[in-house]
Amino acid sequence: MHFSKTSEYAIRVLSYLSVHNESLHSVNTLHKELDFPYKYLTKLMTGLTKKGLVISNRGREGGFSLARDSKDIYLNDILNAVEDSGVNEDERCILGFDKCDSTNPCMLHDKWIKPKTLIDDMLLNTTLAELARSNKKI
Amino acid sequence: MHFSKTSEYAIRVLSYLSVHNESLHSVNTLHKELDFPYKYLTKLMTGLTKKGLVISNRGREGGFSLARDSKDIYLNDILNAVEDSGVNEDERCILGFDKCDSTNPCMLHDKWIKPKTLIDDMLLNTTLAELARSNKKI
DNA sequence: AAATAATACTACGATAAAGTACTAATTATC
DNA sequence: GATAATTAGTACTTTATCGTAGTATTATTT
Repeated sequence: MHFSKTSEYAIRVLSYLSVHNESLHSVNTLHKELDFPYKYLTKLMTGLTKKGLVISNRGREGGFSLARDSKDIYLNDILNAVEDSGVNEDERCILGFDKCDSTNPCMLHDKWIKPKTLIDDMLLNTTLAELARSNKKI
Repeated sequence: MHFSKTSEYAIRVLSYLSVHNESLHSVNTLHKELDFPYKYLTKLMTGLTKKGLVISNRGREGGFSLARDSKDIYLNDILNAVEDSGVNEDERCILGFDKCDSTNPCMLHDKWIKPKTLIDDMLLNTTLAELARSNKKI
């Protein structure tokens, strides 16, 4: 049970931005600091820009910064931005049981699918600010 | 946040075996009942056999059955068998923070990495028996 | 012994995720 | 205005996951 590589990159790069929010950071800087593949990071950052999580400043001396306060960015926002693996909107059964719904839930239904429980609770309630604060050494 | 297709197949086929444990079940039967790709299911079943979760009986009238009581098969066993995404033994940080360990945990460390909490708790403590019991309509 | 029904093995194909290469567009600095 | 440093866009390559095909092996039934 783990995040995809892309999700991990996104979470960590945004964490970095949140604890270094005094200035802009270019892909080059982020690449050197975080050691993610340069080109892949470029793609990721433009993606995060389109999704509205970061703001890009083009041209020389340009770079990226968080689009809003890290207290207002939730883990779930990040996962939704980079892939469709955030909190499940359609409540499809995580085990794939066709017959699993709220009236006839499988065992994991309540724990995994419905918001405000376990993972979803964490995804929905954990902010980037908390995440970043918890590991200063990035 | 979801299981891989293969994990889902494994969980569901083992659930099926646990609630129909009076006899052997061939890949053909399992394929018809569960509608998973026949050849892929074959490969999966021989894999589960090698990992010791099921017992295979070759030859005509052969098939598969659970290797042990479903009360002794945990979700984590299944995930470990089909991919390396069960509870993380080496405690690698789920966010990828190099510096995250028990003395300097990232925010998710306790919730995700250390056993007996949230997901890991569920994976380690949810048995196939409970899983299967919760959805009889498979 | 032959036929049949099953698992086991090996190799290949299709698709998605991860990563690379190249070029265009933008903007601050000189 | 030229240059340099940056983001943006497009296409390609690589790797892993998912799925298929064909054949060999095993064991039961007749």
